[in-house]
Amino acid sequence: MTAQAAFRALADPTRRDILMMLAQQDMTIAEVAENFDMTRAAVKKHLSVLSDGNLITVRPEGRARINTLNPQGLKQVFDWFGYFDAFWDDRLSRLKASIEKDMQ
Amino acid sequence: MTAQAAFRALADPTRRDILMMLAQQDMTIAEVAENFDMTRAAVKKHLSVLSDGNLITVRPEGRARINTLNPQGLKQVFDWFGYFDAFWDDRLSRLKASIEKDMQ
DNA sequence: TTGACATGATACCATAAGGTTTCATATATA
DNA sequence: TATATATGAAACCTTATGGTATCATGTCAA
Repeated sequence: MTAQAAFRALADPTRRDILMMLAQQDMTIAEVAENFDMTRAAVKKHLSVLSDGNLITVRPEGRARINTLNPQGLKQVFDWFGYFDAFWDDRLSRLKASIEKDMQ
Repeated sequence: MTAQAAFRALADPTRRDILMMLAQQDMTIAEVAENFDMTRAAVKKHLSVLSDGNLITVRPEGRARINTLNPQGLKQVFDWFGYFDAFWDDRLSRLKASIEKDMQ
């Protein structure tokens, strides 16, 4: 899997806000939508994009859908930064490598 | 400064490829363009978006423009991940915090 | 069963984004 | 100076994107 879908999902400020909300607690689509000045359908689209990027997971619960933050998607993006280790010093690179390893 | 312009710039795969090239060596616009199957004008647009996101800097050298990777822009994105520290364990969070501090 | 509730999905619209072509400008260099 | 080189920029085209409105589907509750 490429990280393209994740990068694409992160490009929109509304979607980044949604991720921060989900970092606090899981939410249904309606609950997420309450926090924005746009229709539930629009929010649902954003959630689909986030799901495509593996940034959230969705589990059905009755007639509702519970959206949960998925760190794996964030890790894809975090990993990408490894290409730029040369721009940080060796010690930081080692620390970063250690984080990436443990995050798996 | 918001990180929006940086996130937006990273959303395109061509621009991420450009960043990886610039991580190896500085390049003029023409040199970057040689690596892609698109016009120099299109590449120039991408470089402008990267510059808007503080991901690269440009310095004139005669009639050429030398494009250089700018770690500061990457740091903006890296910093954003701090919001999700709770999803990693405490030790990793501390390591990550130390990286962010030293990268400034 | 019936109605309300939560979401899925499609059609549609306006604007943003990625690309090309074309021409202008600035700088080396013969 | 004349010409080639390197880039800047504007006009234009096509598709992607973010949003709305509308209707269909599935589920809870009386």
